[in-house]
Amino acid sequence: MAVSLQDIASLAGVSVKTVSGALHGGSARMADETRDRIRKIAEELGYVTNFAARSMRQGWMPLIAIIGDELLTSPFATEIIRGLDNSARKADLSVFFTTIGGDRDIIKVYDDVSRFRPRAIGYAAMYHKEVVLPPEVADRIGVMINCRDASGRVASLVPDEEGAGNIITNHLIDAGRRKIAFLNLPGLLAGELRERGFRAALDEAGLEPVAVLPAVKRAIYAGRARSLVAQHVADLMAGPDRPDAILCGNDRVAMEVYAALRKIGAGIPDDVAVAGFDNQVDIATRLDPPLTTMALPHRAMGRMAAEILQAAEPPEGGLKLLPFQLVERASV
Amino acid sequence: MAVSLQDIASLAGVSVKTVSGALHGGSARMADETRDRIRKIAEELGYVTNFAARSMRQGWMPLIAIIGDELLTSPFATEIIRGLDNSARKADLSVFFTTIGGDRDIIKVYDDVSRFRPRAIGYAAMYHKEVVLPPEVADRIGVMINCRDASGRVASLVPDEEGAGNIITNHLIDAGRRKIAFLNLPGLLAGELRERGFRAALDEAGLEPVAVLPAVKRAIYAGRARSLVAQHVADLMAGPDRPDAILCGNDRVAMEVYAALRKIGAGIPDDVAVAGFDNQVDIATRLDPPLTTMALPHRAMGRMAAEILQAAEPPEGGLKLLPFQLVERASV
DNA sequence: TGGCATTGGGTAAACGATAACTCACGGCGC
DNA sequence: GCGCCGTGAGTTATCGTTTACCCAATGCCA
Repeated sequence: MAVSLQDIASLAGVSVKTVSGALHGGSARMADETRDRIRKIAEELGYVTNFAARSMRQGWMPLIAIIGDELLTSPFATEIIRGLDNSARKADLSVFFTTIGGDRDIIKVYDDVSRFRPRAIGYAAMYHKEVVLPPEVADRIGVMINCRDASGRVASLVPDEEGAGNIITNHLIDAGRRKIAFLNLPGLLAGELRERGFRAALDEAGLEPVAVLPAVKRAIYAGRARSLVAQHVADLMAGPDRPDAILCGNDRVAMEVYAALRKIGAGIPDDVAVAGFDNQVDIATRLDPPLTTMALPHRAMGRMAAEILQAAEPPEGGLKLLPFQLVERASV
Repeated sequence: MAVSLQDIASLAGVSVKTVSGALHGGSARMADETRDRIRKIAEELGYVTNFAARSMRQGWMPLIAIIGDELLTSPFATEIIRGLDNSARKADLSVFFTTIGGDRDIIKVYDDVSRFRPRAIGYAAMYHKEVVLPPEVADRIGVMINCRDASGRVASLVPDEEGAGNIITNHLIDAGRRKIAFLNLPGLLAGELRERGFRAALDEAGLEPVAVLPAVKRAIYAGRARSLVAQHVADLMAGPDRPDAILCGNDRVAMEVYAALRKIGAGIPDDVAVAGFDNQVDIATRLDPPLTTMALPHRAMGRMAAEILQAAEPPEGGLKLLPFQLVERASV
């Protein structure tokens, strides 16, 4: 069916090994004339390397497999992929994605992808969380992306949420804001850590948070949070401790806050500065005024993950925190 | 390194072929006792099939490759993947994605994925467009997803934009609207076809479009369309032919229309009904009131693509139109 | 009891690429 | 003149799995 080295060898009147050397041998010693002639014939025949055959000797396919805990739905996931892909391609590796879901648990998916004999396997989460891997799988996972291994044995790349909370809070303080409220995302690891950074920054500046209010995650994502956030914001703005800045657990919350502020006629950023997390560009750039927010280091996570997976020996486990980037827009 | 059939055969005291039969042979004749014993040993040793080795005999890997024209950024792409994946898995096939981009053109990417010897290769576009494939590649592409092959030789699955324009327009007419404007997306194939369906439906009902206005695509996506759409809408609403319904080229445009209508104090749907295309849930469900729109048949396209790619012989070329689904919400 | 399915399983040859050997041929130093 | 080494290429074994073919044993029937 497909063209093989043997076909080329026959046509060129040389042995298979000579063809192999000419096409893939790099700088193996060989007469230039021979090499060129063979390459030309291969080109004409439309030869395509058979990775499966090669992998029989090498032991693995030139693949990095990523097991995702969900389908790659978010724009964030896209950035992780981009980082992975760019970096892996430099080492002539392809990236292969699979997803847990339905009746396929991590063990089943792990076995499934193993049949392709990837060079390394990583695990990626859709949002920052802690993950408990079954021990027999954990040993073979080279890196965890956007999640932290509960056992601490697997190298884990996660966004530095706390640092981000710190940076954005300091940014608000630098902008002259003193009465800062935080509208958090309870139940989410990211929110918890962001809040910790927020409190630390205020503390260091000798300030007190005006308020730290919970939102309801499920409601936010179902689009039914409008009244809830509106109520919170209205209470805050009418209360005795009227904030001059509202830090939001993420950009989605910020979007609702914008709506709530508009309803009560408060100006952004003149009356109240607003800032968020995630740099969800669809939201952040389209809000009026555009939102100042902290950009997640997703591409960097992907890039670093690929580097780790390409390494001969996986590094020691432990958490690697990747810094967010402050994206200044007009809302502060 | 990894456990092989040979390892199991040695332990079980049988030949390799017997092990192969016991593990993969299906209903091949064999003593139940032997089969069970072998399976148990395989389980204990943690045997994992080596697809590369198997593919040496079969000629292909149990893979369906999809070449995308861009990275799978949109929520729509997710649905295509989901459909593909669900369907392919039923045939024990995995789905492998690659993307054109940077210095990698379609020919290069095609060669790259070919090295894995996938069973079939499909081509997917991020948005509905016409695509010209180099002839040497076109012959080996089994199906085009969300795009139409310019030559007409490759089977192409695309959304039935014209039908969708027809359905939603009829829906507006059925709701009693008679003065319907269309805010189109010029330069996009989808917009052109949607408009055609819109005009046909009006024509059939003996109505005239109140207006068909262009928006500027680049501006829409860059978030700078606000003033443009606002101007259009304001002109329309103040003009002599005040519409009682505005059909928008897509949900993003509808979002801008909402903002424009709010600014001039027009009520939705009481003063003006608004409808869109795409069912971009992030937008459609979060607007106030939620938007009536036509849902793209992305999952169906994925499912059908997988079915075509699994078929022994690719079907004849030609366009297959997949129907949108009307999603009624409160904006009509 | 001889012939013949049927059952259960072994043998060995592929598949395509690679790599450890081997080999032939000149050139060169002693 | 002899042996040695470097160059360029061929031989062959090997990776893990499947499959076409073969063989031995058993049971069945005439």
